[in-house]
Amino acid sequence: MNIKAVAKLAGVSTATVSRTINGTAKVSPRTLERVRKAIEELNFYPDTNARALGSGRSSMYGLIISDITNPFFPELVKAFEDIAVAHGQDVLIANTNYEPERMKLCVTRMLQRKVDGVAIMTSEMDPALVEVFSRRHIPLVFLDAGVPGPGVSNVRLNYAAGVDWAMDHLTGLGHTKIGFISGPMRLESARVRHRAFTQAIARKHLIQHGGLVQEGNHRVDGGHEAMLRVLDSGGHATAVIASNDLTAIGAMGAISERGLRVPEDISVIGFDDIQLSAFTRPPLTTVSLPRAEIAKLAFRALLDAREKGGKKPVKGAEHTVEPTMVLRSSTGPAPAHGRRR
Amino acid sequence: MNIKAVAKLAGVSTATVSRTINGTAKVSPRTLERVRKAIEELNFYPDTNARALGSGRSSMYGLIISDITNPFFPELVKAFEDIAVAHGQDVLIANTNYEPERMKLCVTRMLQRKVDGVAIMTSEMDPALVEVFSRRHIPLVFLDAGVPGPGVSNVRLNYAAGVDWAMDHLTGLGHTKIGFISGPMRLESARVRHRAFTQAIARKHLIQHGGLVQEGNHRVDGGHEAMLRVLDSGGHATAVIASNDLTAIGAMGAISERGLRVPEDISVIGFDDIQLSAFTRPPLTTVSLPRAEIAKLAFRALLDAREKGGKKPVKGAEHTVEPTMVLRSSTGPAPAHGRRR
DNA sequence: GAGATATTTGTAACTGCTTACATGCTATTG
DNA sequence: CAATAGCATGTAAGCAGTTACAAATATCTC
Repeated sequence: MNIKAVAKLAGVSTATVSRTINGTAKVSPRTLERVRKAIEELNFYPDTNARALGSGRSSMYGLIISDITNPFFPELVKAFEDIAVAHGQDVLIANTNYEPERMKLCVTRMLQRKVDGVAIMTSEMDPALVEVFSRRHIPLVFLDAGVPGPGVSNVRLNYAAGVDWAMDHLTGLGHTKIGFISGPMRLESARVRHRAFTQAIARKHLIQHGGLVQEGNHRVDGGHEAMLRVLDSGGHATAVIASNDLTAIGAMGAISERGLRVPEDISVIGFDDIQLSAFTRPPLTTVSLPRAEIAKLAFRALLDAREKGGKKPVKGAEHTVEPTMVLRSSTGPAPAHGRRR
Repeated sequence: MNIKAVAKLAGVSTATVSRTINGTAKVSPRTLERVRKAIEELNFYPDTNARALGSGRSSMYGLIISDITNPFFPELVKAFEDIAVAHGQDVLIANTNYEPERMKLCVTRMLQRKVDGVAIMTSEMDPALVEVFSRRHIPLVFLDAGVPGPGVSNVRLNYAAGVDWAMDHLTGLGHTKIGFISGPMRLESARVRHRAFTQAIARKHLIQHGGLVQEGNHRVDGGHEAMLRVLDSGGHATAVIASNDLTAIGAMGAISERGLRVPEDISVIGFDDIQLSAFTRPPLTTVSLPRAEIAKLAFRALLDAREKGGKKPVKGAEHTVEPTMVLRSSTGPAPAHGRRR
C-alpha cells in the first residue's frame, strides 16, 4: 500500500497524489476528488519515514525535559503534545534526568530523527549544544534560559512578578519574617528565583535574618530538610515561600513534625500549582505557572521559526508568561505575638 | 554528511559502512577500524528516517497511555523510555485522554511512523484495533487486558493478591466493616478490581452492607464524593479500600471534612503507590503496583516478539506482576467500640 | 484565431540507508 | 595444484515518498 497504488487507481501520477495530500500545489477540483476517493478506498496514509527522507522535514518536534516524574512536567508535556498532534506533528520526548551528560544523548536522538525543532524545557543547558542545532537550522525554544538569537526563542517566566505577588500577600497578612527555600543553586533557574526573592525583601524594607533563606533541591525531601533548618535558624519565620510546590509540601511536613500548624503558626506558599497542591492538608496557596500556556507559546515559537524563516533562520521571539496567584488555605494572618516556640 | 562521505573517507563501499554500523555481517578487523575512524572523524550518525525506510524497522516503539497527567503513568513512561533508549530505540507516546475516539488517532500515528511495536497501557481498547496491528505484524503488549495471541502479549497485574493483602491487613487490625471505592465501572480494569474485592469479602465471611461499595472515577473528586456516600450509607465503615491512590486521597479529604480522623476513626488503603502518596497527611498505606517492572516486562515482550518472531508472529507471552504492600500511617486498629458518629 | 500567459500534470532524479546478489580473494582439501 | 568452500567486500536495486523541471492543457488578449 503506497502512493503508487493510489496514483494508479486514481489514474494520475504519484506527484499529483503527493500534491493533493500536502496541498503543496494547485490540483484541479476534478483530479482532487478522484485522488481523494482513491485514498479513501485504499485506506491509504503516507509513510512518515519516507516523507521525512524525501522532504527533509520529519513532522516531529523534540521536547526535552528534566524528568517526566516531576509533577511540573506532565501537564506541560500533555499540552505540548495536544497542540502538536492537532498540527499533524509528533513529539519525541527525552528526559535528561537532571544529568548534563544525558543531555548529549537527548540531543543526538533529536538530530538522528531530524526533528523540525526542539523545545528545551530544562535548565541543564550547554551553550555548545545551541550551536549544534543552529548549524543545522533547527529552531529552538527555551524555558526561561538563554537569550533569543537566530532561530532561538525563549519563553520567559515572570518569576519576579510571582514572588512580588507572594510577598504582597504575606505582608498584607502582617508577616515580616519571611523565609525562602530555594532550588539547587547550581541551576540558573533557581538563582533567578532566589534573586527575585532578595529583591522583593529589599523593596519591602524588611530586615532579613540569614537563616531564613535555605537551599532545597526542588524535591519534597529537600524542602523538608531546608524547612527544619529555617526553623532552627533563630530567624523566627512566620511564613515561608518555597521555590516549587514539592518543596512547599516537604516544608509543611517538617512544620507539622515540629508540632506547629499551617497556617496558624507558619504560612506556606509554593510555586507551580501542580495538581497535587490542591489536595495537600491544608491545600497549598501557590503561584501558578500556567503550563498549558507555556506549551502553547513554545510550540508557536517553533512553528513560526519554520514558517517565517524558510531556509534562513529568523530572529527568535521572546514571550513572557505571567504567573497567577492561587489562594488556598496554607496562608493566613501572622500570629499575633510572633511565633510560639 | 551521509554514509557516502564516510565510505569515501574510509575507502570502502557504503554497504560496508552500513554493516559495521549495524553489525549485520562480518567485517574484517582492519576495515572495521578504518570505518570507525572515519565515522569518528566526520562525527557521523545515520539518518534514522532513511534507515527506517530502507530496513522497514523504525527503531521506534509506540506507547499508548490514558493521560500522562494521571500520576500513575509518569513513572511507567519514564521506565519504558529509559529501557528503550538503552536499546537504541525511541518512544512515541500518545495519550487517549480516556476517549475511545482518540484512540483511533493514536493508532494512526503509530502506523504512519511504522513503529516496531506498541505498548497499550490503557483500557480504552477496541478489539478491532488489534486486528489492524496484527495484520501488519506489529507486536502488541497490553496492561491487564485482552488475551495473548499471535504477536500479542499481556502484562497482568495480580490485583486479587493486592486486594487480599489489603483485606488481611485490615481484618488483622480488627476491621469488619470495610468499604470499597471502585473506579468507573465502564472500564474492565475497574470491574476486575471490584470483583477481587467482593470475592475477598466472601472469603472472609464478612457481611457486607450495600452502601459500603461506591463508584468513583479514579480521580480525587470522585473519591471525595464516593467517600461521603460511604459515610452516609449507614454501613458504619471503619476502613475503606480505594481502587487507586487519587481516590484514596479524595476519600481522606472527605473523612476529615466530616470531623473524623484517619486512621483513628477510619483506615484508608490506596492502590498504585504514586509518589504523592508518601506525602499526604497521614502518609497513605497503599498497594504498590511496580511501574518500573511493568515497563520492563512490556518492553521485553515487544522485543521478544520481534526477535523470536522474525517474519511470522510468535505467540505472545503473559507475565504477571505482583503488587506489594506499602505500610504507612493511614491504617490502624479498628476503633474499640465501632465508629463514633 | 494566433500568440502569450497561466495553470495543471507528468517525468524522473533525488533523499540516505539497507540488503540480495555478485564478485574476488584467501584458505582448505584430496 | 586444481577444485571447492568460506569469507569479506562491492554493486546496485530497492524503500516510499518529494520536488525541480518539462510538458501539456486551458485561459486570456488583441
